[in-house]
Amino acid sequence: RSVLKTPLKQAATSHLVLTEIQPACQPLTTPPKPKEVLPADPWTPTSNLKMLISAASPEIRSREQRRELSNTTSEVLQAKHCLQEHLSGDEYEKSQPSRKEKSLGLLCHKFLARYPDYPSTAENNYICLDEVAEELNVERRRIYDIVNVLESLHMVSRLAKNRYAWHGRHNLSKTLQALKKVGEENKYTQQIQMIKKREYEHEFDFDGERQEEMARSFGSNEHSEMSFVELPGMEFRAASVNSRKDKSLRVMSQKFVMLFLVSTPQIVSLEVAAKILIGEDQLEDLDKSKFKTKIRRLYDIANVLSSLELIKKVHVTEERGRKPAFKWTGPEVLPDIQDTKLATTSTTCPPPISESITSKEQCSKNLFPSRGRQNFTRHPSLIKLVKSIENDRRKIQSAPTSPVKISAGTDQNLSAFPGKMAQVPAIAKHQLEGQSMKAKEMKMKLPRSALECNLPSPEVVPKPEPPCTAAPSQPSALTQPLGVCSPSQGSAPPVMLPHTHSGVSYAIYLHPSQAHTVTTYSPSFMLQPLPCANVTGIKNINSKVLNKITTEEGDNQIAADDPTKSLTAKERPTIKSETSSQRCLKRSQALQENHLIKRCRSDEEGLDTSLTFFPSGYLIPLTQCTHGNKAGFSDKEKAGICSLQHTTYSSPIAGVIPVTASELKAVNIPAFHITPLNIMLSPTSIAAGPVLSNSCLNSSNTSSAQNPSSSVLNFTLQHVGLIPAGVQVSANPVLQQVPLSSQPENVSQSSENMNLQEEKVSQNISQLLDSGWLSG
DNA sequence: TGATCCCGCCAACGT
DNA sequence: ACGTTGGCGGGATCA
Repeated sequence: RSVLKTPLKQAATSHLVLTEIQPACQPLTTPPKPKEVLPADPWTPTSNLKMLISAASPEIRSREQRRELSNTTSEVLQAKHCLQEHLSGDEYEKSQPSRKEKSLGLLCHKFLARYPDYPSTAENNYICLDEVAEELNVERRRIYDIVNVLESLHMVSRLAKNRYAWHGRHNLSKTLQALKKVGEENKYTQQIQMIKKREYEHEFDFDGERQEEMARSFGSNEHSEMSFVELPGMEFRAASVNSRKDKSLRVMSQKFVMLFLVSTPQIVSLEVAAKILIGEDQLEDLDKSKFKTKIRRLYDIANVLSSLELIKKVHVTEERGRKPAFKWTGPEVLPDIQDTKLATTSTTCPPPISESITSKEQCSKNLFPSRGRQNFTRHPSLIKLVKSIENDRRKIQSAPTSPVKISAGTDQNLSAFPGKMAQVPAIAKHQLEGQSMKAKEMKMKLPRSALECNLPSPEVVPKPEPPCTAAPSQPSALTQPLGVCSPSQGSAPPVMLPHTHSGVSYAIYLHPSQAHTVTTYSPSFMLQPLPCANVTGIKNINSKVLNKITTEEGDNQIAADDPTKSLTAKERPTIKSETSSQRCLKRSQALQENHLIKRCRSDEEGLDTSLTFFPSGYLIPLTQCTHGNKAGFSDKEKAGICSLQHTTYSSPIAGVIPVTASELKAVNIPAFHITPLNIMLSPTSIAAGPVLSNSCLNSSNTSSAQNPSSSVLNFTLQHVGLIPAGVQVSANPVLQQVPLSSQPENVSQSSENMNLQEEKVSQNISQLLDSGWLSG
């Protein structure tokens, strides 16, 4: 299968959209980077120009940019001439590469010019890094920079070694929603405020250090670090791709984007961004070098985002002077939409067609991951497992046909134009919102009720509410031309539905490091967050305040740009639809299979309230887990996946986790536990969780460790906000079930179902344990 | 000069 | 052992 692996150029040419470009003259050896290739190379200036032109959108490009382009162009031409004619000594050198020409931004434009914004579903929009590097005549290293950022937006996803799949902007709106949500959860707005405040303060007294420390303390709490936010469609892949280490560009990029999405003026200065990002990573020292490095990276990211026209550079004038900053010029992010969409989609859901495989996948998706909502954090070790699984999957999938991209198509329809979409469904949305709101409120206020709801829902549960209420209504049709759901999406939507506000599902993986961090803070940290969790309201308030500040600070000037956009109202995700639960039910029914059940639960959980704070690692859309399968999957793999998912979702883990996190030290349980917590996000889900967790726990030997005490768990969870205040989960599986479970039966079922998977999971866990962290 | 940020060393990983 | 990824920061360019 792996035919793909090394994508040689040959192939490349064929697939690429562009194709034309150049004759491959050189020895392509993939890897060998042709370092300084003289201008003479392959890429024809013309082609570049073309690309550039096409790339540059009319207005968006600021004049400066235009200038650049023109310059570039001219330069290119010149270079060309030189080349063509003959290179005469030095001159050509000069002409060659002005720094600008080599800029990442320009390169990114070229890169983007190669692919359509909204690629048709399945086309082979796949990207071969080597090819691209060659064609664009740059070192591969640079391509990585671009791709990493694109990946953070889910515009591309990695398929395999050297290969990426191009999704274009189909997933963009979803991604942004998810990012916004996470950003809110992380209280980024507040963090920004704090930083700004400090700055002011600093102005007075220099004593920056002190302040920093303060900041740290503050920040530390807030800094949650989330690693990577994944979308439902592309989760795993990404996960695999990003190994633990990838905490940088990809994640940084997402965080950076989040800052824009949660800022009212939508203007973010590099300085602030850098500070926040640094804070998250390591609160410790803010040394200059680190700061500087961060800034450098941010420039890299900003260049790519600028090329995508998501942001544009501006200068904020403050008392101190001008500071470089960027303003969001991308689409507004409407939290609600997704829900609607999802709902809609879900409606559509009925298995799409396509082929067995596709349908299968979808189904599975529905079943399993369904809803996407499940979020969870992953411990590194888990990640490993996941990776291996993924890899397998990948291999399997790798086949050309790989449907992989699935999601893209679908999404696009849906998400592509959030605004529009939103409008259409608006009404429905409202309705939903209302419902969701109610639900939310209920949850918030009446945890118990929430619990009840949750519990039941997961399993059997026919919740009182109208399941898809909104969903049916509409739009889905619009969005998705294909009756069938696009694989990814189709499946996804259903999944997503459950989620609350944003509806975006995502999973967060924790980094080991993070885990530590968390641990460290835990006490204080946890506390703070808690409130937040529910906090949407609070957030809003904060945000307002922040905004003011921001404005004052000077961003304003820029702000002037377009104050218009005020997102304020939207900020809150509040919306959520319970539909999800219903869906779950449906799905579950349909599937009945064990897995499904679990998933449902998780879905339910999905409420977004989530915990914001946690340091998370990676967000993954659960939904997909499934998709990998297809024919390709071996049962084993599936099982593995399932298990993972279960783990993830399954409350058990989650339940455990929270506790762990807070008490990791004591327990010695690694991040692993924590991870689940993240997942826990939705309070609702929590209820469901416990049951599963039990199984999981049991399976895992860790149990002892985990078992901390149910009280601890509860405490943790509550604080975290995962669980509604009133609710309690027992660490102990048994116990947990009791309280929550309204449906013991279900539980049992689930557990049964789980068994197989559990085994796997347990195996995995054991492996993990073996690996060592569990030493304690 | 400060803002940008290219370049490519080299480590972490994967195979 | 070798190839792929990509963190990182020196130092060149630009404004």
